Amino acid sequence: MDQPSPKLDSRPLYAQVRELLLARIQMGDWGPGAALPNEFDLAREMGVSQGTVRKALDGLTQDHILVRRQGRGTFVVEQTPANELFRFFNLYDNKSGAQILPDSRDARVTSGKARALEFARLQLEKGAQVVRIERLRTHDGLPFIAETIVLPDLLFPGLAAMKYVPNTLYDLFQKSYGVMVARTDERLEAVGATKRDANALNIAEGAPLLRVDRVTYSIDGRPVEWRLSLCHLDGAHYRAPPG
Amino acid sequence: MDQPSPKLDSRPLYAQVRELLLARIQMGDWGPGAALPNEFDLAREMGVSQGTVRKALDGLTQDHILVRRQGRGTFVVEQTPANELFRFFNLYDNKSGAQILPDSRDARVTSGKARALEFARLQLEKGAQVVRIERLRTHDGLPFIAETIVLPDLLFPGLAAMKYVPNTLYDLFQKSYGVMVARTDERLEAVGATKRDANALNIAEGAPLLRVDRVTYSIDGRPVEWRLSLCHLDGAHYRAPPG
DNA sequence: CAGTGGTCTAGACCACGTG
DNA sequence: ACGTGGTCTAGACCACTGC
Repeated sequence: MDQPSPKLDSRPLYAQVRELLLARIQMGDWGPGAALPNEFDLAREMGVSQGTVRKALDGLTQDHILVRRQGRGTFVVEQTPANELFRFFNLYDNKSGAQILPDSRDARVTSGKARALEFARLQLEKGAQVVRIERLRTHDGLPFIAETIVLPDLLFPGLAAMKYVPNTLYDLFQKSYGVMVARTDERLEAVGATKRDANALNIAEGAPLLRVDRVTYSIDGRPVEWRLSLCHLDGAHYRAPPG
Repeated sequence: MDQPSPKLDSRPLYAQVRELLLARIQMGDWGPGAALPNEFDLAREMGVSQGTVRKALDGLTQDHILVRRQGRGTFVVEQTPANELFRFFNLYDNKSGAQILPDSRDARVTSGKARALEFARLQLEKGAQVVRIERLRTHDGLPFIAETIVLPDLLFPGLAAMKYVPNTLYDLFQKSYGVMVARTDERLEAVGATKRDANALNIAEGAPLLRVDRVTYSIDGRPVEWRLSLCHLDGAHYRAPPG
């Protein structure tokens, strides 16, 4: 009679609280930038102590899902171009050390059935529909990155018909599609420019390029984007985030 | 009369406890792998509550300075080739996804006055003495990385005279020199192989290489190593740690 | 079994931001 | 002045480890 749930959940209470909160965020109970109830109200509502709620909130904060501000409250992280740059863009100027945010130019949006590498990276059914964005990114007016972005059509309906692609995408994902980005998995290699790359970036064929192969995952763990960037790092470098 | 210290420290108690513990670790009170006293003893000894000690210990655990094992105790992290690989070696096989630990071959150890880039990276006085290690690293018997390591002579006396350089260095730093590695700062670029690189790695001149420029810092924040790796990633990739 | 870290609670007080 | 998160305490009980 005392068992609150048919399935005995042996995980720590704070982990269960965390999951409950995460589910409510995904369901849109609290939108981007919204304030959550304070710790005591959440604790009372869930029948646990305030310290347990705090531990759950701290965990979600560490995973960049919430932000806490002393004296103000706890808020759902709002994706903006600024913090998107800060978290997901690891290119820096060699001299100044400043982070680089390239411009976007000549974006081409197409769609079609997922090819082998695409459905592997995005964990899709074979032949699922995807949207592809190809664009050139510039820095100080010079060609900098040739970028290909692949998205599952199911998650982003109507995106294929967009006329203009914004420079930063994750704020669009969150606000227009309710997809909240949590983490990325980046794999780097050095490659020589193919004839096609050389043309796009206005460099010599065979010139060394940094190839960044990135899969982005949402807070529920599903892959939501595959991005291939060929970077002509002239006076810039990629800085690995601290482990 | 009630003020325990002449200088009023306004930081949180747990931060002060953390600093005290860190100082004792650096002084060698507890060596690599040694167990700390339990939480209650530490709390009594420092005149704070057990929860406060716990918060300090948790912080040091997150920074990989301590490890906690339920039922056993809290221990100073012991650097071993295995966990050194796990934390600081970000090269993976494309097919298997397994982490790669290359061999070390033909190490040449020299010493001399620090050059411009060296004392900049290691924050040394102009003209300070450094030890340089140059070696070729192989994977599956094939040339893989041409590596140059530069160390401040002051921190590692006698290292310049070593006949054999072990494959992994950080365990040596900790056990023989009391230098505990805390974090790295890695900058990546794609470059074309120079004639010299091509020779060392047995590849064509101009072939694309991943250049990893890494500075390693000890737990007291001082730079202790500068490492330049030119990687011929044949069927492998660099995987960025999660931000 | 004894000893350790891990979880959970309840309550007090502090520091910060806003009105 | 008020409400928020941040710190700190004291104590109970659980889960794991090793003897």
